[in-house]
Amino acid sequence: MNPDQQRMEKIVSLCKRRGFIFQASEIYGGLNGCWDYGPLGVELKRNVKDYWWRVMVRERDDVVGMDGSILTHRAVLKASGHEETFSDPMVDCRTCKARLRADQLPEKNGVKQCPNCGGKDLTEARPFNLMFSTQMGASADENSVAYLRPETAQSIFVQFKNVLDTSRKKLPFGIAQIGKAFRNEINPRNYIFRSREFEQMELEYFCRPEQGMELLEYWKEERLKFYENIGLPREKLHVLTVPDADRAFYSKGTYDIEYDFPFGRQELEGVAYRTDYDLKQHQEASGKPLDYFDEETKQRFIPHVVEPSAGVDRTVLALLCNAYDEETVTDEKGKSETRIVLRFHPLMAPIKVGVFPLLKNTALLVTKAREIQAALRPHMNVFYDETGAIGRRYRRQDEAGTPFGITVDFETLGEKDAALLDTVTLRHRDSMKQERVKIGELLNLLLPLVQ
RNA sequence: GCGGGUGUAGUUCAAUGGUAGAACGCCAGCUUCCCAAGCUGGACACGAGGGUUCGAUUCCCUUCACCCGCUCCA
Repeated sequence: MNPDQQRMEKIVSLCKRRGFIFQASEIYGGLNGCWDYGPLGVELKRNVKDYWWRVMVRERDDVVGMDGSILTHRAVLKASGHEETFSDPMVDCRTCKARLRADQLPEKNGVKQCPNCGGKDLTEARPFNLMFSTQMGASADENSVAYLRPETAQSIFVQFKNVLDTSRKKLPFGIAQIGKAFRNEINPRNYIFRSREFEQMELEYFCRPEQGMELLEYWKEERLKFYENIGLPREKLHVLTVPDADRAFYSKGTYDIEYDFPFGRQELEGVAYRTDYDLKQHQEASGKPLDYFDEETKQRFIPHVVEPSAGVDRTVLALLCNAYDEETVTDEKGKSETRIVLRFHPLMAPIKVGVFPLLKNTALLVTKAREIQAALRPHMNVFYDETGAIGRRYRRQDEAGTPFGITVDFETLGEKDAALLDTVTLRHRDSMKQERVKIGELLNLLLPLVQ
């Protein structure tokens, strides 16, 4: 096993042990390509989404949000082209029942055969759709088919007119959405990197046709800044200019933002200039006008769109991979051991601060610690822990990635030195350094660091 | 989907065709306890189903999941 694989296994193991990520339906043997987020994982994931929403929607005048239905009208995905193209032609081998990709069958003497059993009795090629379909209502017929959306983008295009009319926005402006999407991947891989149910953060930024290429560059840069701001180092981020041949036919330009995962350089986000393809398709299919009237130029046209489309789970995984660190620490007695620490950016850390009474059997220490917990709690995620030795509690928080620890000790009570009354130890995760801080200053000190 | 590999406690490992062990972690208690200290006590595991067998965690089959390579990734 190579070091990167080992590292990945350690991360997976830590995520289970500390409650970041579990296998879905685990007690029934697991469900292929599906994962559940535990108590720490959901906080981490929420921090990613909250920060995205903050910088992409709330701190901008030109973007509004929406939250679309996951169940999607079949006509939407017909018009978008997904029903036709989001599928691979498959054949079944009648001999061994294997399902095979029609375009990858080995041929012998010009006759296609099953790579599994060598059989030549194959079914006709038919599309095997990568979209999850379901039946709406009681009758299960052709007309009751609905899909779980394979991307969040389409509900934005479908609601473009409603949002435009109600938000009073003028071009250029964007509609943002965070939500689940589903793809029946033939081959889920790499932990939560490629799963069948996943979450996307997508912005559809509408503009005049002549602004498209410029905005593509703009959003690529904005999105790079986002990843740097949440703690991913620039040198591990890469921009891939997707070559013409690999680009969707309607796209005039696509950048992939990639991260160096232990299992290789992989896409976090695609920033694509989708032209007016989507709105045009939906206008034609629905018969409803989805164009825009520019008051100034008196022009009517279908807006073009630039789409930064990010994977939430992939970003969470990148944060975990980037944060994971092992270091050797040696105590005064010369005893060495490995400290495992998740070095999350404080903004992303699931728990911002741990609060500990030095001893739990001393009521004054406990009371004081509880007071500090209560004071900080409205402003940040605080974790109170009183069990075990103090060093043990610090190490637990190291594995959770908690950037700060506050310890209430006997100095806090003013027993040894009156000057230290109502001061606490503030312990820093990365350096393990400690400083003495007044309780009354904690909030002002910590809050700017964690938000 | 194909090929290969792996499934034993929360984690990392061990052993065994006949009562499944350990370490760390976890829980409770004691200890003026600042970097997983110590002592005492405690809970928790053979992925699932079937077969062979007097008896299966162990052997066989099926299945599920995960890992690696290939493939795929609108």
